[in-house]
Amino acid sequence: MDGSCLDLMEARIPRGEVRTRFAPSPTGYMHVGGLRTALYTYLIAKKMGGKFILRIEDTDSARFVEGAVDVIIRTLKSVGLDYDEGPDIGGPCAPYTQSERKPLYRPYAELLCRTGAAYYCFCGHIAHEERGHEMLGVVSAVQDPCRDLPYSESKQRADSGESHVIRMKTPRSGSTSFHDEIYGDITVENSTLDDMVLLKSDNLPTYNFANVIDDHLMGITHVVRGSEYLASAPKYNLLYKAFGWDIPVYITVSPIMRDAHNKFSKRHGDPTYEDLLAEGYLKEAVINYIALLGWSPGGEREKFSLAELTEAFDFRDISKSPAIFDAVKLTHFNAEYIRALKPEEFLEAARDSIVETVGSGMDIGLIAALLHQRCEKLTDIGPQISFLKSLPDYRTELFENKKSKTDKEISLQMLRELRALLSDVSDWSVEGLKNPITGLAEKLNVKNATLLWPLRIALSGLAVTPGGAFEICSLLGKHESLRRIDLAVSRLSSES
RNA sequence: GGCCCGUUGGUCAAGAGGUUAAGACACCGCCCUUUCACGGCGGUAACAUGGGUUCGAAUCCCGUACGGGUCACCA
Repeated sequence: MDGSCLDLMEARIPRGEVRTRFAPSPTGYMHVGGLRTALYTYLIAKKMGGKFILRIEDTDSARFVEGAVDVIIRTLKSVGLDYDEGPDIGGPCAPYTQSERKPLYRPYAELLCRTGAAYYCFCGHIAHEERGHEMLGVVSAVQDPCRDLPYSESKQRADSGESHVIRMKTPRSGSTSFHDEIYGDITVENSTLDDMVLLKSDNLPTYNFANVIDDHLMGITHVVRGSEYLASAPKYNLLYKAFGWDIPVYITVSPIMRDAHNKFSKRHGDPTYEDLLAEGYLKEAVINYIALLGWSPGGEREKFSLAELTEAFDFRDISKSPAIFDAVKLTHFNAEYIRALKPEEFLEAARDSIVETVGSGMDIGLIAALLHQRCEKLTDIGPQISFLKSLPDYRTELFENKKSKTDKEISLQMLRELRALLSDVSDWSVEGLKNPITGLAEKLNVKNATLLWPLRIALSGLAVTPGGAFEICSLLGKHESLRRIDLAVSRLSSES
């Protein structure tokens, strides 16, 4: 092996620098679990003043998805997980996309063949189908016949172009241990480990191999990944040992679940990160929520910005057991984040939805103000205000309300009074409506509610609305308000 | 099936031998209020199980049950 490129890269990485990497394979969308892994990986680096790196693992040529890398890049940037090195910004270890690093891997695999830690295998896929029986519990002593081929012979066959893969020559006896920061020390018998493929017949490395090589070449000090790799970790240690490289700190995170039995996944119909945004969730709320899915700072505090997470994060507080994704709790976080928005920020976030449902003729600022404390998700906006655009059908029973002391008869009376009063009012602002109407209540010697409940129903057809009768009246404008009151009056009087 | 890992209320979780076993979400009740929401106050609800060790165990050990992961030329 020519170690010059390796030495060069290592020389450019400051000694003692903490370096972590998010290494997704480009699937075309961002998994919620993947985003959480990226978040933890980022936090670990930043907490220790280190570098966070993005590396694209696209060694599966059959699974290429157009534009998938852009999705990853865009998502990380939009949520503030800014990486220090990556495919689009470069860095001392460029390139950061494995398919572009293709020529790098073979020499390392061949080195292992030469030293006897790996071997060329010419068996094709057949051996693996037989291997498959092992998992069914059938005793199988399938031993790769290529394992014991003399190096010179197999090297010659490989060089002459015979199709082959390179496999790890896993020891048949003894055991291998590794240490994980979350799961502790884990020891497995080498006899349970298989001879994993390092280099595929298409000359591309497997995930297992590329990962170890790149993590080493990129100077990764802390390897964060999902627990699906826990079982493979001993094999990685064998590789590090074969190369004589330092083993990184392993930080294994448990999966996010959809329920007690299944992982949270797009396949099962669970939302991706993009889906969550489309469902009206704020990215800050999503980040905050998923940070707490499997990690806890220990105190009672739950609300954290990204900067505050960086401060509070300690990977030793990551939990071992899987956590079930709870959209209800996410919604609660989202509601908190929406409420915490400044009025002008909420207006900005809500404007499109408001205009889309009621048009641009109304006081958008007032509508936003009414909605602000009443929205858990941005998608709540439309349904809450569509009554402004068109009066829904309603049953006249809605006029009966014991708290406001109204029934149909009283409501009819009140609405007639209001109709007479309002036709003379010209200031149609909230304040301009308030005085005459409360004045009327005083004059009639009834509670404000006795007047306002029927008015709300007449104007909205709903018992529950954002804002009260004054606001709705003001928003609808004089003409439409009077029209709706007239409609209510005629419906009520035809019933009595 | 082998190997590895996990198990505190419905959910997220604190807890690292001695606690009235936190807190949050959800749910229920009350208050505020022209509705709802917000806000405030209060409530229901948990250490999977059986053995040890110990004066004492949610915390340590072993078994059992249940659950997850893995056993690809996928990552």
